[in-house]
Amino acid sequence: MDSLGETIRKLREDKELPLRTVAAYLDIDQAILSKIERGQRNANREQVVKLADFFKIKETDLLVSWLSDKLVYEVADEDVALKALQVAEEKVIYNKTKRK
Amino acid sequence: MDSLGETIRKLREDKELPLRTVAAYLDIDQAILSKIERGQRNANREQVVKLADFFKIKETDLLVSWLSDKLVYEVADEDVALKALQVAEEKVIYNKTKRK
DNA sequence: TATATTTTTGACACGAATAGTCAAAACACT
DNA sequence: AGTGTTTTGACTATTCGTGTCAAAAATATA
Repeated sequence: MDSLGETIRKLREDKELPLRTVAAYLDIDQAILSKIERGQRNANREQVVKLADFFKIKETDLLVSWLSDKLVYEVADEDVALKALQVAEEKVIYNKTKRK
Repeated sequence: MDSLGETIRKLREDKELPLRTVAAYLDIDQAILSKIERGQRNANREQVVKLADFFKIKETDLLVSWLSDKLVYEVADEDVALKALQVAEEKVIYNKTKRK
């Protein structure tokens, strides 16, 4: 249930690595990584993939964490948030069968 | 299960109104409304509210349609789309109880 | 306490995406 | 052919995502 930021911060602290090291691997400034870990900035897809690679964890797990964060952000402060998510699910399922 | 665009196009055609009329109410160019109806452009929240008002339908219904469209768009071509939506639901529910 | 290291913050730059206007082309109907 | 409607695409303005940089704050260490 953790956000992407919380997840990667834990991973990094477990290994006692400074932001600098991971940021270098992602080829971004450590300031950005700091913000990503605290949920102030969004990572992009490429960075998520690199993070999974760096920490040797399943890429899809991290992608789910990242995507769901974005979705939550998108529906935030909408009363109809839950309903919209449920309808979106139906639409995705529908599209999957329908796709030519 | 209709998209927002399909919904409002049907409503407009039922009343046999030209794009011009509805676009004027929304205070946008009819070209944009044409694109919104065909899913080439996204409406913004304010426009959705106005559309519900114009067609005298429940605002929340149209908001759900609009938001879920945006969500579907956001997860499109991700293998983990469904999983992410489900996790997002859990997070929204979790946040709701947790919110101070 | 002093110093070194790490993290956080905020101002700034820049390119890409978004949101709109406008006019011409395409379409539909008599 | 003529009228009204819709679609298309070129163009512009504004917003937003993505990043740098340097200073401030926090943390660790001597």
